[in-house]
Amino acid sequence: MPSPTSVPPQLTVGRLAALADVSANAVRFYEREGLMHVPTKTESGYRLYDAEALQRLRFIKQAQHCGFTLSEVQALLQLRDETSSCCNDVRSKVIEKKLELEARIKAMKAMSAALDQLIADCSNDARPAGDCSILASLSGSAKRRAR
Amino acid sequence: MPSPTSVPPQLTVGRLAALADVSANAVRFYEREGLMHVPTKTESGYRLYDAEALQRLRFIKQAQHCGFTLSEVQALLQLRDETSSCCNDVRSKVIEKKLELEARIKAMKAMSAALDQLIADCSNDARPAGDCSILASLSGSAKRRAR
DNA sequence: CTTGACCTTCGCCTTAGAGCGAAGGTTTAT
DNA sequence: ATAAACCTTCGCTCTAAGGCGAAGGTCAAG
Repeated sequence: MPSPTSVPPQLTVGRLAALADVSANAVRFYEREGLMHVPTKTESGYRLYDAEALQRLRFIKQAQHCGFTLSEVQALLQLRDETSSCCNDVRSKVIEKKLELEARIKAMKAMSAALDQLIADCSNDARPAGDCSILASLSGSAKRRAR
Repeated sequence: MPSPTSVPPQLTVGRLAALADVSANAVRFYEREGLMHVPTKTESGYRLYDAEALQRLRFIKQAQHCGFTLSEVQALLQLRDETSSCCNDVRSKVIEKKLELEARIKAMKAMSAALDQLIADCSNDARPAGDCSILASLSGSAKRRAR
């Protein structure tokens, strides 16, 4: 057996997790959910990971940050694992997710605009809340005061 | 007792709900959660609502559409109920919510931009997924190809 | 007077998303 | 030798906003 001076790239779950800044629990969870492969294990059952696994784990985190849910990430990983899939498959998933994000942004902008309207309607004063135009506007058949 | 020709503004929960386009279940739920007042009831226990309640119910819906959660709506309603609160109290809650929305929009835009980058990096081709630059970029230490 | 539409309360289920924590038992490291 | 890290499984949590269904009472119309 060769014994290189560099540490063997054999990571236990805790170390792996630390390197990717997630919890060991999370790693096991990803395994249960089919996102991480079942790693080789020692005789005593300890998980042993290699650099590939670290890459994969980082992939998961990055994709999450891009707005993918875990099950979507799983789909992406599957594409990566299957030799039958091509870059276009990935690309279309990314585009789809982007469209989804855009839609949500749009909806939130609409809300934001509605709030703007409320704020604008309401002079910054100390009227009792019972006479607040914001509350009035929110009460359905908006008797829109001022314009 | 006066008996006007117009129907009494006494609504059962189902009717009230229908007028605001929510379910009767939801109305009872709002009551449990303290958003709707406990209404007067008939001897047999039926809830009876007046026009005020309808306003309140519509208020809840509107506020939800503006991005307020039910517990935030509750806070708004409390302001409305308390004589001690003034329009400014309401205004600041609305502004706070708007800031929160803005922050979320910003975060989502960042995600969206990240996705744009991925899409741009990936030429629309049929390379095997194993060689996809999107997947590569997502794998942490992004070896960014092309630029 | 019966039938069907409503109403009551109670309490568990759902959907989605992401893990966390505890119990009870090894292994490895110091 | 002892503590830290690890293993397993199982179930629990949390948010949000109700939905659903059971078991039973009530009301209005034909």
